[in-house]
Amino acid sequence: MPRPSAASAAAPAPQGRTGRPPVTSRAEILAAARRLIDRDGWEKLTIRRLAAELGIGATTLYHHIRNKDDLLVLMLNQYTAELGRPTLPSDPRDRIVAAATAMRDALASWPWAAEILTADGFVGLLDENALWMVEAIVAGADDYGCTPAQSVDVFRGIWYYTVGEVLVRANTARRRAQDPDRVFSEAFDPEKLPHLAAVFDRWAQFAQRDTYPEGLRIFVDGMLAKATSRL
Amino acid sequence: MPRPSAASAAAPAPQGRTGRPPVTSRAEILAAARRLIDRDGWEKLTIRRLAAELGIGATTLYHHIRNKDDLLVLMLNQYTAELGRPTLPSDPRDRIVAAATAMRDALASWPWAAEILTADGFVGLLDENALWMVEAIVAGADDYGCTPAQSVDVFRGIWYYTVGEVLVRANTARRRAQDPDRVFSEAFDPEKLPHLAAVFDRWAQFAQRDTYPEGLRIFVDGMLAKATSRL
DNA sequence: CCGACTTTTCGAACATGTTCCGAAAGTAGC
DNA sequence: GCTACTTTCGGAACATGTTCGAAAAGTCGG
Repeated sequence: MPRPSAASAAAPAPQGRTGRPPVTSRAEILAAARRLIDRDGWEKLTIRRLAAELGIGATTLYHHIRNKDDLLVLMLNQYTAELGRPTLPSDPRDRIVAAATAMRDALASWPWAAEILTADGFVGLLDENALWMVEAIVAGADDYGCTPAQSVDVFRGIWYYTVGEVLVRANTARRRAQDPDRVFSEAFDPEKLPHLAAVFDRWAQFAQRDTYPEGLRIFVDGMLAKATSRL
Repeated sequence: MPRPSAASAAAPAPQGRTGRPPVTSRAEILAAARRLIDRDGWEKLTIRRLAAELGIGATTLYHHIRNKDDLLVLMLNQYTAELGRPTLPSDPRDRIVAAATAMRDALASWPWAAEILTADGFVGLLDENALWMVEAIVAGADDYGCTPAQSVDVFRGIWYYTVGEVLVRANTARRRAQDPDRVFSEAFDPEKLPHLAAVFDRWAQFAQRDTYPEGLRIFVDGMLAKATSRL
């Protein structure tokens, strides 16, 4: 099990350390992956290419990362660390909204987010550089007067909404890269689906707007109101 | 491009039809896929196994389905057709909630839903047996007094929330099959993440409850209220 | 019966993520 | 120097989804 050892790279034998000396490190892998993505695009980031970039065997990578999802989560953690944390508003409600928006923005600017968002226990793999957003949401709900259970509910609802938005956004973006922008391929039968047929030709236009913040505020307000009214 | 021809299977030459006679059909493929899933579980549904079940070459399948995602969407459409449509409440708000809940339930009882939920333009691939839920939501918003744009917004928000819930649910279920049920693998540093540390040991318990309906109602109420207040 | 045309079938091949397992390359004790 | 022991490396192999191209098996017009 490779501990996050302090050695960055080819320090021959940092201490009384036994075993074959490693030719690479986790930090080097992350750097190479980033290089590869910046140069060729994130679709080109494969295990074998990454190994080639490092000049090592493909399977060697699996001694430093658990699997590809794990690698992407590590990169996301590193990325969020660079983003830094904004100063959050003092009002609990505004703080929740700000943290959730930061969460969305971080994932939205991460085009391959959809790849790992579906990973098992994704939230549990994040480190403190990303978890401050979760903390801020739960803390905000707490400060507003929610019980612990209600605070967790607030986060879960926001999380569902955010995951769905990022995922749909990523996939429609990927589709727009090929087809013209149209969500539905063919028109609807006005007999059976009258309302959908009526908005058919404007759907793409409507769906193009970013309604995440509006929906978020509505959700947060509703959750907080309901939670505290029940006390 | 194989049209949805009426031929179910090995009708030798239904009409003046040219070309090599097909040895299988889309309907047979769907039936075999279902058989395979019922017998061995949905993880075992692979292209090659499916072809073997049908006694045909693996690549032959690609003349009847576009790809595996397409196959799963076809199966979902077939499944929703069997589910039938509930009688919806007359009150617009209740109708929206009922349709969204039906949407969630259909996907939740579909353990491999997460596989295709991330497919490009997923909603655009559904047929009328599934789209009635979308229609009902848009119609409900319309009847409540929303503008077309607002109605689309209502659906989109619900859709994000639903997709996220189904996806997270599916993945935590998959994880629970291996590990004990714990979302976070290790405890939090009480210094940096105090609120998360405080609820750490109760998180799994809280997260186990089904809060989808509650969050949905809050969201729908908020969206409808805000939309009509702006007229 | 024969050649043109059309549609379907399917084996070979490719890239991918990942597991297995033996080899390599060090240190520690003697 | 020699023998453990430990850790890392990496090639072979596997299953997966999918593409390509050539062969097969029909119909149609003569």
